[in-house]
Amino acid sequence: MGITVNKAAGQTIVVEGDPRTHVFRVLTGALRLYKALADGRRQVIDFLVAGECFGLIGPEHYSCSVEAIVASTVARYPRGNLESALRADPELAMRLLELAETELERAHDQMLLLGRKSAEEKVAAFLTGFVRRRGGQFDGRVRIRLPMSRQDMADYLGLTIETVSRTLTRFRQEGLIVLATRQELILQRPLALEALAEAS
Amino acid sequence: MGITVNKAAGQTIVVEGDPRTHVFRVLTGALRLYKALADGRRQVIDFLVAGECFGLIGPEHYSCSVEAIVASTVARYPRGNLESALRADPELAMRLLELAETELERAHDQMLLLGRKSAEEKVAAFLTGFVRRRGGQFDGRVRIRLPMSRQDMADYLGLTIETVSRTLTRFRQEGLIVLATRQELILQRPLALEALAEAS
DNA sequence: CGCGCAATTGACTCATATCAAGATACGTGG
DNA sequence: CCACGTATCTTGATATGAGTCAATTGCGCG
Repeated sequence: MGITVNKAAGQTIVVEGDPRTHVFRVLTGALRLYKALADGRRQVIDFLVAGECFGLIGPEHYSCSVEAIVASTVARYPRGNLESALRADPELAMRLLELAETELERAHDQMLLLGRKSAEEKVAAFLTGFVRRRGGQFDGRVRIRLPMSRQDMADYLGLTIETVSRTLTRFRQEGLIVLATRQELILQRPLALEALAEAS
Repeated sequence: MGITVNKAAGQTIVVEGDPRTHVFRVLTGALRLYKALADGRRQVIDFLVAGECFGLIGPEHYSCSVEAIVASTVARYPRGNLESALRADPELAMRLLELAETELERAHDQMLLLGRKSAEEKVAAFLTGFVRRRGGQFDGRVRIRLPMSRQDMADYLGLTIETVSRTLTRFRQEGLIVLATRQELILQRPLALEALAEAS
């Protein structure tokens, strides 16, 4: 069985390039997966919250670094267990393949966002996508708690922290959102926001 | 068995959102996979040349449109055949899973490129990546034939056609490349170009 | 050989980045 | 529980890389 690990905010779980020895599942908290360039530029590939996994698929070495963005608990399983379970149970391989499909499609959507969308569209897509992905309600107002910092959001969207902040301010001025605290906000008109995201 | 189809340059093979009925393999020529927004903005997700496939993995509907970029022949297989072969042969599922891993990693690399690299880094990465991926030599000069237009390159890199053109001109002025024709060019110092790409 | 489309080049604009202060929330210790 | 200090976020002023608009060039096809 797996070992449960506690990680404080900012702590590293895996480093890009490490041998892919384990599979992880988030029990509580939230993580960021990212790739970095030598000069410090970062691209956040994904955020993971409770219930989500990483390390399930991929090459011999982790292709992203993973860090906790708030205090988190993570379950860790040796990768070998998965490999043997895979061989024993073809149905499991199919399930994993479907998971890979979902991830690949999300990656492609994000490529469209990064390559072709404006700052406003990016931020709108992020806010609505964060809710949609976790199956949140979309009629009426939606209250969300963003576990990540503005810097994380910026690195996810290919923007600067200032542009994210300015865009949120504009959304607030337009009555699209309310900033309850730094991290908590209310989507006043989620469908209007979603339209702004230019969902393809 | 599969049916072989001929496609002229510019012809469509599948449209994003169509039911994923078939698996395709490129026999000759080259294809582009892309996603588009309602207003016409495009993000090219990948280019495929002879021997490469698409439709192998993914959800119930194609997540990209596919078009021939030059006259091409494509083999088409009903998707059902793959599904049943998959069920019969667990080893095949593993192979497919590895394929998905490779694609996912490429998508993540491209996210870093789209979100965080400069125009110069993007074009350099494209040129060297095109050769590396197809296992080309990298010592001395490398002659390559790019099947796609500048517009396709731009839509792959999240740039405009003008920026791609200007960047190639700069590389030429710096002696990094020679433009033999529109489509054929020689990387004079592939390793210098690769350094420019800030390969993480 | 000339026509037409793709690519290049040039002038200028603009969205977003950068640099630089402030403001505000949050944790800490008194 | 409140005040303080600090990191994070917001806001403002300015810079700049890439986009846009507009010719011009030149390759490749008929």
